[in-house]
Amino acid sequence: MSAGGTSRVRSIGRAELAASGSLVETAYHTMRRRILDNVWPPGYRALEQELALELGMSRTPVREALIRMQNEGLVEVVPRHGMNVLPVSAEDMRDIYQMLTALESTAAELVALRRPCAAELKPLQDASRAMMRALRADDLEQWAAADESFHQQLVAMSGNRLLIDAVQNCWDRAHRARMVTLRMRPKPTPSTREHMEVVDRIREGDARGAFEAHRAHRERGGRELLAILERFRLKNL
Amino acid sequence: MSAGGTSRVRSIGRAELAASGSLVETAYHTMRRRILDNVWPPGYRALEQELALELGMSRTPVREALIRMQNEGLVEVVPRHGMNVLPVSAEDMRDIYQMLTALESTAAELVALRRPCAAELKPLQDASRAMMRALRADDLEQWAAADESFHQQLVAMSGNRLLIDAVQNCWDRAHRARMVTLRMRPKPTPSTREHMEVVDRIREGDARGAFEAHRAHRERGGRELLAILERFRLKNL
DNA sequence: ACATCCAATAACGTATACATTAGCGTACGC
DNA sequence: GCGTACGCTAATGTATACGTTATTGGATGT
Repeated sequence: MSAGGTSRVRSIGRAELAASGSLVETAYHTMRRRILDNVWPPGYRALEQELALELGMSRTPVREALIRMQNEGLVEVVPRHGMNVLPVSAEDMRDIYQMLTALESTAAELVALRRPCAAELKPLQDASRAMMRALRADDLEQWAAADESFHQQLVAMSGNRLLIDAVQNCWDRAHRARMVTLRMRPKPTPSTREHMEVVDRIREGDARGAFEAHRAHRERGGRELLAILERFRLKNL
Repeated sequence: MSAGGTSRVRSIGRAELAASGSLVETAYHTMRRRILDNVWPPGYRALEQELALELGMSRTPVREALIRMQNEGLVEVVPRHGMNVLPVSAEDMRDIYQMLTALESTAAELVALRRPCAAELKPLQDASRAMMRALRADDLEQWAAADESFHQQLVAMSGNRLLIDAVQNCWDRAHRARMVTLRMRPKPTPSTREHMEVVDRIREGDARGAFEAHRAHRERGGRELLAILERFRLKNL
């Protein structure tokens, strides 16, 4: 019998199926999104069979997707207790921000060395402007999206696939914590200015400057976030 | 029937089996080692069934191990052509060294901030001394092992699990290229001195100095390696 | 009432079955 | 001789089967 099965429960939308022909991909994308969007919050547990049933497939593709998600640090798979959505502790966030600081500033440096033309820098400036607009409109979600867009663009321009993937993984792990703390921090005014500063250094081809500027930006952001986690006693997110 | 199967071919030693109770782990460790040791050189291809037969297990654990190795960039799995041991191009090496530079210098910085006592620094000094000894004895394999040991220790002391894993993956990818080029480069005399320098900065608690020293060390190493790849036209390793 | 031991159960790890489909060889037409 | 279409084979993706074993609940003894 095909993927339809005998009397399969189709409890997910068709949209996810379109993503790729493979059930493993479907399972991976669906589960990853549920975790990032906090639909399956930290500590959420489910057995392979339950997941298979919910996703409308057999255990096999679910297992293979879980292996990937475990490698990425999103879940833990404990033999007789199913998967477990991993909480992110303050220490984890420290580690994540150390990685992001190291990798993203290197990305900024690499982009500066490449001396991109004005057209190439446009997406970065657009993202910065979107941040300012969102800030004026007091739309923090919008601001976070634009911020994320800026960082993604910057890293993508580094041309280092390894680095791009590693940073993406860090963002994934940190996503929930960023969202939760969004309303707890002071207005993120400095961020926009710091982004601009990084773009300026890149435009000037000042690799070291871009590196240092972005490093400072990330270090400040990390300190700020950790301070909030401590102040609000947020041990796990 | 148990893992023994009906008339299974036991073509691997028993040693690999001891590693862990799980066949997936066995498959992973065995295949990873074969790739790192160039027993399965870049471009080596094999079908899931062939691998299963050779490892004395069914396709299932082999597939699960392959997923992990694909995530780690060691192999590629092409639907009808089995797995393919990925070659590492000069561009890949550039990317890898950029990552290593960013992450290891951060590790050096973190270790310095931690202000380790003399006893904690001993392993690093031992590794450095082992490098000097190997160099005097003209034993490059020994030197490479000691060098690797130094870097591993340093990174391990950072206390950042994420960073440790990412660096380990970079080393895995670069391993073959390092081994092949070992005899092509000038005597790696500066490396030892540079390592000592990093240890000195760490002992002084000079985080920035340790960071910069290690960064310079890695940048030089990367430049040197890339130059060799170019000089000898080593497109793929 | 509490700790301990045992049996039933259920979840997993692994093996196997099976339908699908890409790739390849062959036969045919030009 | 060369290009194209067709059918076969084989490798995969997924489903299912099955033995092993941790866990859990209860029974038993103190």
